[in-house]
Amino acid sequence: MADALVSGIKAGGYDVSVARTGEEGFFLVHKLFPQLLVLDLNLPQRGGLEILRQIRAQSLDIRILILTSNNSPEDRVAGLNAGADDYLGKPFSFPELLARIGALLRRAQAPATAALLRIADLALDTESRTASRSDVRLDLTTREFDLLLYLAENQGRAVSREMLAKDVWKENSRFTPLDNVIDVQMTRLRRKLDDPFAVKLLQTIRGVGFILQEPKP
Amino acid sequence: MADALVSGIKAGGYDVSVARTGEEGFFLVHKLFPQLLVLDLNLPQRGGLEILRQIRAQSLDIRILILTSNNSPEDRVAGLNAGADDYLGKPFSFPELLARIGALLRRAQAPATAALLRIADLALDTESRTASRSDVRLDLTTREFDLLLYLAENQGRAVSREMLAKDVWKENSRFTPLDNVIDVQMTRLRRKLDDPFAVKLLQTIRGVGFILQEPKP
DNA sequence: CAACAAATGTCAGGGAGTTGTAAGCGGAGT
DNA sequence: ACTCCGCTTACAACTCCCTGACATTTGTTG
Repeated sequence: MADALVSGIKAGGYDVSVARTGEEGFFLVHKLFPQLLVLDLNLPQRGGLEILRQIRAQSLDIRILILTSNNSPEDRVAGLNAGADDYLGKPFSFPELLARIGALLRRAQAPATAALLRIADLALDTESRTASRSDVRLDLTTREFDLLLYLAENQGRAVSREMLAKDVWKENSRFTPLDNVIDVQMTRLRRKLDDPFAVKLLQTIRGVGFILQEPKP
Repeated sequence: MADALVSGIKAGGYDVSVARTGEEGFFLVHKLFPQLLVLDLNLPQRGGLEILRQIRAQSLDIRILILTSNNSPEDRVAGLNAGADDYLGKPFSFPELLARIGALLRRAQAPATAALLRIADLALDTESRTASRSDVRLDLTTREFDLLLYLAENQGRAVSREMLAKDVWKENSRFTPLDNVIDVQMTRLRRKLDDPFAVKLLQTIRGVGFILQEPKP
């Protein structure tokens, strides 16, 4: 039974270790700090529920899915209330097990609340200062990111060179005018932002400035 | 049916709002930002699965529990893979629904004092002040651990040198600037944290600072 | 208390990547 | 057709970051 489980879960693309007794499981948990634990309640030596409670008492950040033949509604409620994240009774379908494992792990690495700006398939994360289009990461420099961020904050509105000079470059007086610098940076930004993609988000408004928006035909 | 659900969940000590169509539900979600959404798939106007996908596409941090009469294993897998956190088929027992809701919400609010922080294969134990990657223990000095801990607490966020100076070094005025000290410590930390491993967790953001995160392709 | 080891801080050089400058080109509008 | 305005490329200067070596501090042991 355990072997079938292991090979099945491995086939799902995960790293798996097995413990055949409660004692061993408890030891392994502390050694490996797994992200998720699939727990059978009928374990020798130490009851599954006891293991569950101990892990929770130590406030270890481990997802726990109970997979067992104790499948009465009362058992389920007891398991979940003891701290399990999910409860699946035997007999079960393997795809469902994998889907539930996936759902639990999906949550595991959601870094709090990311501050996201979106325009069409463009996503800007101001926390990690990363930008991506269609889940393809754009490798932007500091200036390019600041520039894009400013345009995104003003999406749908035309942005003049004066605004950019003041709010992005933050220099109010210079020997040489900033206009060319801005143009050059726009070119560089376009090369990374729009050139590799079909829909162009960054448009020029002649005599006025630039605008970032989803083009509407 | 909906009324029975609402009063039952309210009895569990939660605040509840109902939407009777997909359209209305979508509107309410954006207005109220609930912690959890109990979703029926057979909704008029807009399919439940479509709502689910849209919420996920916007990466809103909302737990979703599907509660429906479409209860074949295939339906379950489809729902979970579309982004649901749990799936409960009708008929169901009310205590189980409450237990599952409880399990989902339990996770929502407990990031504060986690004794264990994890990023990819990196594990930080704040109790014993030990760090390990892939089960290999890292031998860190006090400052290196404090530094790594701070970065881990801010994982996915860019951390500036000013923040580090204030929160890790805790010196607000010095004869020499801390920047170089920080750089040197970063080098030393990298040597132990990233150099021996293939995936690099600690990245520099030029002109901004540093960030600890699992690298995305 | 001296001697040592480990950890942390200081300094300076080098290199990669980013940004600013200038000049030529091309296309839109008049 | 002429004139601007914006786009592009190439180059130069600079900023920022990394790193090795040395100095200082801290803590440990005989």
